[in-house]
Amino acid sequence: MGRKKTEPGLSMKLVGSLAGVSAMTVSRALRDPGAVSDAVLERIRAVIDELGYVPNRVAGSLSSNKTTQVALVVPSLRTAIHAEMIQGISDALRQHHFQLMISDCGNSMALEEAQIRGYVAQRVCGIILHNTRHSEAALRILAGAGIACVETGDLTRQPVDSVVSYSNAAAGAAMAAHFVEAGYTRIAFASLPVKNRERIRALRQGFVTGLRKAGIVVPPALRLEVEPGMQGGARALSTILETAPRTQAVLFAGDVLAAGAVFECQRRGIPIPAGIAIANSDDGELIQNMVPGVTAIQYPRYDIGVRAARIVIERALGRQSGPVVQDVGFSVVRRGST
Amino acid sequence: MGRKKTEPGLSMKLVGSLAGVSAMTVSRALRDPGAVSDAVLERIRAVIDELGYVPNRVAGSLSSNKTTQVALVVPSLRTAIHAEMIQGISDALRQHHFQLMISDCGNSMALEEAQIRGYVAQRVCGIILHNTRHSEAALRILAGAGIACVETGDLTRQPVDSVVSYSNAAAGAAMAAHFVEAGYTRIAFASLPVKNRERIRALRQGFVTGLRKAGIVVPPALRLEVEPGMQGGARALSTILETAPRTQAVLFAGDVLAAGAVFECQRRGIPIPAGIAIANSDDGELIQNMVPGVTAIQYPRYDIGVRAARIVIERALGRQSGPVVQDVGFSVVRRGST
DNA sequence: TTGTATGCGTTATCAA
DNA sequence: TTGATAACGCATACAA
Repeated sequence: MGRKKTEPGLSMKLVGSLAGVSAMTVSRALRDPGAVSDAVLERIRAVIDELGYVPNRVAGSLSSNKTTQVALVVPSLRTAIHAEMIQGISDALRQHHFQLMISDCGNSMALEEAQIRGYVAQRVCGIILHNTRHSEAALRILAGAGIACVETGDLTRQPVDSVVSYSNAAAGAAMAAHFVEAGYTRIAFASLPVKNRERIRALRQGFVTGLRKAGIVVPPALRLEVEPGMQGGARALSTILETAPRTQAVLFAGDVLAAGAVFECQRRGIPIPAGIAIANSDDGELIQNMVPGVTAIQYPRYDIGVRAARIVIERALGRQSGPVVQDVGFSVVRRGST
Repeated sequence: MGRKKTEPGLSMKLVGSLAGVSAMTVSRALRDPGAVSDAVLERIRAVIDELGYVPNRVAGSLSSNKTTQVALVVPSLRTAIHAEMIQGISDALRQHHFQLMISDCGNSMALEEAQIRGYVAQRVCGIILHNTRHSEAALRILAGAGIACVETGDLTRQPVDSVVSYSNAAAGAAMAAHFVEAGYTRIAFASLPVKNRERIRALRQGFVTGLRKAGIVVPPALRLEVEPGMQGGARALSTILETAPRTQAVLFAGDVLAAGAVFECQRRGIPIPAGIAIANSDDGELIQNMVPGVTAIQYPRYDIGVRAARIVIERALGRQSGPVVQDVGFSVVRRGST
């Protein structure tokens, strides 16, 4: 019966015994140094330093029923737009000594569910999800976990809990308004396949609807769906030039596609915007610096990360209880490409 | 004495009592379903499903003294080259149901040390570090933790434990050989400030030394250090054109700088490579697709991530004990820019 | 195949 | 300011 005694490893008990105090006092010394007398504190610190003792937070978490780990699930770890948000989350978490767990799930609800299950098992104190569609099981797990959950990908009307985002549909409409104002009438849209990509669908919907209100129709043949990567953007441009050579302007959903299209124009010697105007759904360093600079929608990605992290932290610290909805907005930045 | 009884929360004990078995049997059912009779297994699963029970891995980790969390510390979360490696790590970890914790530390050893301390407190089963210089305290903590540590940024000669990388110095030398072969003699190098950036220093050293062996000197004034971002690359190019207009070729350390330089050439109407040749230390989607394509050194970033993760996993699973050193190599990919 | 006893290292609570 | 005690929820070791 019982358990074989393995080598005990360092513990507060050991530190305490070497410092002439109880384990409890060591615990206090580490979490609230002010609650311990200076002499004792110094002895404890000396022992810890001598031993190279690092407290076991697994045990601490079990005992206190609290953790400082926050989980993030993004569609992809490779994407620059997520990198901005991740940096924001990471920076905000670090300030409060919280830690970040991260994974990607593409557009798969099943994969997202598996990740969520793993994080809840790990008893993270909060979860940030970029996608806004979730499996029934995932929703049940999240509801049962009783932790903060922040969605960041779209200003969804039925949040799991909290949301920090912007309206993709409104962004599409804003870009439509820009195209109208610029006087374009023969317009195309290019993106990855919209199936299982709610955000892109919303963006396209907002764009197409906005144009229609101005009397401009984007025919289905000019709502292109291409493969990922810069070659996808190049292909979209080629297709447009071949099937509808009089097209004046294209909105791309994603900097990789837009960049691919701009490079294709350079290869073909087509001037931008005189030959064709190009805009992108997402601003970023590349988009800004290309020649010409590409008109794009600017979202405060870093700020979204910071805000999402703060919501989780506040909740974990017990300072805030209810769901929060924050619309961070966006702006259309016009550059030389339109 | 004792602790007030809070609401107990779900546990294996509860699940077991509802299924008519002991907590231990529930534990077995979850970790090794084959060790439990079918009837019992089914009852347990039904109860778990009914309750929405998610096992508490914090408790499990404390009891077994094992975790499935792996930590990664990179200089920056924003960089595309790290994104590739991160994706590789993430994919490899997921296969074995390990989880990834991540943070960035810039080039600060102090910050890295703080991160390491936090991860060891969390009892991660392995740590992957991109930087190869560490504080004394960090080294002590790592030594005491008794877990795998894999460095990925350079093929350092004094690894903490394991290494999966390539030689930055050799890469620089290879690019020097390419420049020599291409017939360039008036050559420049541009990077971020090398202070506290060992990898860049090694690359430059390899490059400059390689050229010198061919009788080509890169004067100090043409070893530029610029600010981060594409504007840094643009500035480097401008400076070179103004101070040494006869320069034939430049090696940039980093795709952002190289891209900035290419864009600057486009703005100025300088043809590449006829006006000036440009190469980059890092291959990537942008570098490949620019017009013209940029000659670059290709490292198997994704593969580095996969290998590093596997080393950690093998060690955590007890299948492998000793340090591993893997030189993944690199290759120079020549494109239109040189 | 299943159960019992015990301990993992910490923290909450109360007593001194 | 410090200590004693009892949990936290699970897995190890052994017994049945």
